[in-house]
Amino acid sequence: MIYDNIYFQIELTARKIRQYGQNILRSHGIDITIEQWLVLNVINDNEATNQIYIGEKLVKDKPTISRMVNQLDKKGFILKISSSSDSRQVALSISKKGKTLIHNLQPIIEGIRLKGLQELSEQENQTIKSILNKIQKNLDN
Amino acid sequence: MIYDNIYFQIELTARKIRQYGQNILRSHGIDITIEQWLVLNVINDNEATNQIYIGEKLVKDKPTISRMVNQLDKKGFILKISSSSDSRQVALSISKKGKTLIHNLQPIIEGIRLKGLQELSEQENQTIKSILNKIQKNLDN
DNA sequence: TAAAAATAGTTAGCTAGACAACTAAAATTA
DNA sequence: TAATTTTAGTTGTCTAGCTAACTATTTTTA
Repeated sequence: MIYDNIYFQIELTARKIRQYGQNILRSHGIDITIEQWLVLNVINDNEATNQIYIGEKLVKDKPTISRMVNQLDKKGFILKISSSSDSRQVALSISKKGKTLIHNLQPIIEGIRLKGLQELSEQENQTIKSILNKIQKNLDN
Repeated sequence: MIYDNIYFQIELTARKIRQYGQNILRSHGIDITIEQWLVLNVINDNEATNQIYIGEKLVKDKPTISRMVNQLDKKGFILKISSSSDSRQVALSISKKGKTLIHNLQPIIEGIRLKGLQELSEQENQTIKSILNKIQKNLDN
């Protein structure tokens, strides 16, 4: 049966995480998607980074990053500045509005994380990471 | 860091599974998506089922199922017959072409499954299922 | 240095997931 | 039985993921 399949359960869990997180953000009236938050987070950790770097970190392709970056820009959370050394590149940084958002999001994101991972022992925590990693490596080659 | 986060790893693993599977199907010249295959599979296991049932099994909403069913119909893999007892419902079944596809897909799908799960012990198999289940339950209420 | 190849990012077109709003039929209930 | 509510499915709109094809720079190499 499909629903007993590990693949199915992984995909379903991923979807439920996104749904739960998105609902929490919406309930706080925060105008950002979970995926956009991930992008914002990478920029916050690496000021003046570019889209290629974000794609590498999040393992997403160029068009996906391009569109999410544009959304964040349109919403005023980031600044796009054309790189002076390489005009193909755009240096991304967090705007003041973005800084405020990130600050306000901190406890909310942590709450989302804790909600799903409650009652997970450190042992289980390590185990699932290592198993997921094994599956990813199996599929890589 | 994001990429050390369990949520991120679950989502990433789900994406890699889909990508790997889709590539294999494409390399066999099979015109179906992984998601469409899941729908086909549910119909195959439950002849004359309806879209609501499929949605329950796959935990997807009505519009998503509706569109995937239409794709499968357009491709000729299933038959949609309006239910005589309840004209709101559409009874779905596998066409001859669909039966052939399912037959041909069997070993390919199994190969995809084994590829990712190779080197996973029965113990790990059980463990990851139970942890994923725990996370899902945590998010449910 | 001129031509070719690589790189950063965008645009277009498709499927899927999510939500809201809708149609039409069936079941409830007043 | 007439009015209300529920149910099955569809349509529209948005975001995201993926592929392919594109522009415009920058780097390589012949």
